Amino acid sequence: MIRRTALKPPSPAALLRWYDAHARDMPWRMKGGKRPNPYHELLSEFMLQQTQVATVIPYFHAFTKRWPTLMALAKASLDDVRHAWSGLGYYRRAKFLHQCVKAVVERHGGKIPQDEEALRALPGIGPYTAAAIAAIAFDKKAVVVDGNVERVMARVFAVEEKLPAAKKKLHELASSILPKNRFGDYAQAVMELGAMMCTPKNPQCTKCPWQNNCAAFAKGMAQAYPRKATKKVTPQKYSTAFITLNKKGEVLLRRRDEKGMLGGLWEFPGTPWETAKPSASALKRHAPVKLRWQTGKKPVSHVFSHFKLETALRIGHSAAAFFPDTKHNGEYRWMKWKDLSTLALPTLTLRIADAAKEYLEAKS
DNA sequence: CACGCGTGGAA
DNA sequence: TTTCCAAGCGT
Repeated sequence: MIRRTALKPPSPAALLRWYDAHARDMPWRMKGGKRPNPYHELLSEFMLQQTQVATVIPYFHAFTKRWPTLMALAKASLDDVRHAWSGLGYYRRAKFLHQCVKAVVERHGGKIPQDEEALRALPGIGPYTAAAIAAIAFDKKAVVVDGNVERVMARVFAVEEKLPAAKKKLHELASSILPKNRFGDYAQAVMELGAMMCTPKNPQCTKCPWQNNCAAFAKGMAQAYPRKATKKVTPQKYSTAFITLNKKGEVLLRRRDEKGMLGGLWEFPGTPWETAKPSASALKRHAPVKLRWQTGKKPVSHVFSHFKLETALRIGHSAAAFFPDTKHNGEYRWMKWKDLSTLALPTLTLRIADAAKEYLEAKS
């Protein structure tokens, strides 16, 4: 019979001591129990959804400089907010953020509500973000569970059930070890522990304040948790983009549909993204205008959240100024190369633009 | 509940 | 080079 020493439950106080000594500086974060500007907290939470702290920081500075208050952001145009979000990814968040701050103005007189239920009712705010804002901005008692917290709980309690099925259990475990005060600091402390110590790979268990309370560490198996369902492979897709230049040296762009991927952002016209390379007839069908296209050198490869895309380039000079054929739905516009960055562009469009400019400069 | 939805850093 | 995956949300 294996004799096993019962582990003491993890101590919130011990974690808070570690946090006070080791927490990173973040521009929206206050230390020593002080509460942040609620607008800063809300803005950072939108940006931090599925996005790492280091990636968010420059965007946070840009937003707060341009829109110092929630009211200022609520008065901005959606195009401007999307433009400022360009490159950050998951672009739906920009639209939800804009809708959210406008809803705060309309429903709550411009003051961010403090209770989870009212927060949860706002666009783009789900269970995590509502709990995080309530706890961090207002020091309300809330169970703040993100991917970090799930990983920490799965290890501390050696949860065998696989993600995502284990989510409910992990939430219950997180709620079972809340502190009696400093709810905001504690929420950040568990997440910070997950981000800095209890990492997915090579966790730093020997430096962890909960080392002696961790069932997974006791088994020498920390990295094996959380258990996960196997996930499927990401498909490869292909497309061709048309770089259309007019005599004024402008290039043709079109706006993507509001729904779906990269909604409302600008791209070069091209073929749909499909698992087979576009056929000759597809190229003819989807070219924005009929002219002699030159083939670019190397295709641009890009990885999205759920597939890979390889985009070939066709470059053509349009003899006459023309208005794009109306059979192509959507909004079109001509832009100077140097003005491209004034549009809300996804990274794919920027990379295609770079490849096209390289090609054109090599030819001239 | 499973899926669609970006990007870049780390290993 | 490839793989993993991050302070999730809406449908």
